[in-house]
Amino acid sequence: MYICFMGNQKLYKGSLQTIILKLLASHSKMYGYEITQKVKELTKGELNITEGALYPALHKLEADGLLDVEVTKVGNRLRKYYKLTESGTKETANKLQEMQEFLKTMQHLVNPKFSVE
Amino acid sequence: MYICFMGNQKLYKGSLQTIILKLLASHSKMYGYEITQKVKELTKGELNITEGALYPALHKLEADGLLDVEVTKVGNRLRKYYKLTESGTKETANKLQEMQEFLKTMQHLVNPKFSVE
DNA sequence: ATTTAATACATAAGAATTTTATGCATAAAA
DNA sequence: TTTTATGCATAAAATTCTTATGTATTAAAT
Repeated sequence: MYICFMGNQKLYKGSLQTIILKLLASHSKMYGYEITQKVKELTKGELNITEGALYPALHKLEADGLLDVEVTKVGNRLRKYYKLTESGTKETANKLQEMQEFLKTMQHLVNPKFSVE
Repeated sequence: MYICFMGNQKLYKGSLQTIILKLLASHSKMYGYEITQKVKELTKGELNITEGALYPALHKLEADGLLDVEVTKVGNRLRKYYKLTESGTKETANKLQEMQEFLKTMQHLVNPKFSVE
């Protein structure tokens, strides 16, 4: 491990919450480590969610009442399964809509096909 | 003025530099206020670049050698025209590519058509 | 058998970028 | 003549992330 150059993270600040919420909308329950692996898998390694970003984000979403947590033990190891609350499900819809508007807007701004006149 | 609720800004942190660089790639030279207006116009009011974000960003891009500045006077008012340096042009290409990869990745993650399995 | 890698959580310092709130000043419009 | 638009700027605070640690269990590799 020792040294680890990630190159570019390519994760724009503010998008992590949305990613977590979306995953939990599709999977009903997931634990932290599982989320990092799933994102890595789905993006073919393009997006690497670091633990230093993930765990505080999960704690915040829980504190904001968007996630419920359920601690389990697998063998001798802890797992904290998170799932959307009712309010979390609503907020997920909002965040997804916001994200899609942003994506459309940015697509329009940066797409080389349209030289911004 | 006094109070101003913007609702949602929808600007993900890290994207402002790319927006500025892209605009300057299409317009050869622009001044700060012009950039805020152009972004508002192009995005139909969806994106509002605040001055508190814009000016520090311009200063940083200049300090990093990506922008050149040329101060002019129009009537009795200052204008600071910015344009890409050679190194700025290269960096613009990188940032645009990064942004497009991000957009593609996020599109894939949040698109409701694909339930993330 | 033992070291390394993977799994699983956590936090804290620092960096980067933005919001929000000001401030100053000129020109145009109501 | 007051308000709005134009045009720059900075500073405090908030947010969110990176980087660096820390602890501990389990599986895989040497």
